[in-house]
Amino acid sequence: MRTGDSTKERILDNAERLFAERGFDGTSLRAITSAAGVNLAAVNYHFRSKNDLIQEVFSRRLAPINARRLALLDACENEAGNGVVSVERVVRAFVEPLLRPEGIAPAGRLPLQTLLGRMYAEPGRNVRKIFLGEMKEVARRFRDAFQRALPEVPPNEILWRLHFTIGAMAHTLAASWIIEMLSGGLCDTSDANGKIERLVAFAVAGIESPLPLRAHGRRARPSRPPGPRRALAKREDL
Amino acid sequence: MRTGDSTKERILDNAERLFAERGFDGTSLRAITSAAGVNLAAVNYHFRSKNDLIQEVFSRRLAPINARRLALLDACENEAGNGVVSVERVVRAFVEPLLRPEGIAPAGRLPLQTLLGRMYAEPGRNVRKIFLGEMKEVARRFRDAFQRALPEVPPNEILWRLHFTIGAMAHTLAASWIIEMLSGGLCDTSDANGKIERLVAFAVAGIESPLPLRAHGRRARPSRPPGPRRALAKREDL
DNA sequence: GTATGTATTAAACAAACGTATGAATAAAAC
DNA sequence: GTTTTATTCATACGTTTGTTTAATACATAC
Repeated sequence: MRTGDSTKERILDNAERLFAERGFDGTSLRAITSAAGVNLAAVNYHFRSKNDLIQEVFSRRLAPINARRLALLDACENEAGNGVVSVERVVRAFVEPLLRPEGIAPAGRLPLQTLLGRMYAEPGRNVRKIFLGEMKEVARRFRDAFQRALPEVPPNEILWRLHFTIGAMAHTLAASWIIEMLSGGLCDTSDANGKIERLVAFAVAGIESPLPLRAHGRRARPSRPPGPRRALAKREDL
Repeated sequence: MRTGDSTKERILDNAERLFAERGFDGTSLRAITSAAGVNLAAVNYHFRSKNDLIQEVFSRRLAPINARRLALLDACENEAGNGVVSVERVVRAFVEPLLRPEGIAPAGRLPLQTLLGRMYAEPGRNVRKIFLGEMKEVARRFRDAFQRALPEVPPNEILWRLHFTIGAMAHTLAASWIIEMLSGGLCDTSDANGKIERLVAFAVAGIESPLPLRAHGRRARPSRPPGPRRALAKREDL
């Protein structure tokens, strides 16, 4: 427990860490306050309830991260002028503030990342309300940016690919223990730059992939010769 | 609550549903038993404890799903003989048993999918132990299959891309509420076939994407002209 | 000094939690 | 039939939960 900060900050820091380790329902207020070295009632004094504490833990980090996302996107678009911003640059603006939150959260092994990655799969109206409030504008801006970069792709397909990208990112944030276990030390999860480069390459390829010929029909022929796809197919629905 | 099945099955069905809706720590045994219409003590009688119930809820579904995954992969490899199985077919064998678990879980809106998708981001030794036990062989088999399809890609990169694919899949399973909210009804999340086709296309493109020229160096030039990638680059590390 | 508003503390609250017990009931074996 | 085994039941146990209360300490203002 750190002792230099205020009571409020000590509660937030330890709540963030413990929520990431044990989940929300798995972390009691007593565990948080004793780890922070403050009195139990301090939580209900500085925050109204446990729900409000959860909300504050999220928005404290999410707000500056989303601000940086939008700032990076703005910079890309201003630099491009009337030209298009590449998919790769849009993906980077979306991914980097989360994968490398310098200046926002303390460095090192970041409980914030585990927590944010887990947020997507967390049940309960509480977390979902927070998410929608903080993410609505970000999602809209990046959807538009991808749409401008890929004008031939229909809007719903853009959203699906953004969805998959968020999934790959969230998984990288929250579940890096899986690849550590399965790879047996072959994959270095502490290398933030390597993670970002790999994730960006994967997501860009997926977002730029050609449209299936019949998105809503029966499944495509299961055996297609491998190799790089050639071009975007024309859509026939919507 | 269904009344036709045995007590054990009624507990498992309702536990699966409630765990998906509220999480493990957020679901009490009393909520499960009252929803199932059985006595509270039935849980500790048929299963040893809540932890064992969680384990049983998972393995009941995960075992046949993984069996089907391996069966599909076996079928692909037998059919191919000495030839290579395409990345797309391997991805399908990995993804389809989860996205369309016909014959394994009851049809309709599947709590199983939400639960399995959330499993990846769930903390606690309990879930992780279950996961590793059930998934170790599956991960090994599919890693080898991808490696055979893409011999130029180094093993750790294969694992990273499998990791991202799992992330996109898990997100599609557990967090479809996000794309429903953000798209405002534009994306049909009830169309299982459409989900599978889009996910497969995205993952195949990501897995087959060219290697970055310097995987461990500083970040690549942020502005690269858009358009489809050309070929796999030669790796220079490992 | 006294007053005033803020922050911390120990203690208690009712409610809900997972688990255990022993009696009652149903089913099966003999 | 009786005995034995498997299952269900109401009930209770000891903890732990989030929240509240009333008292105390500590500032700064007057």
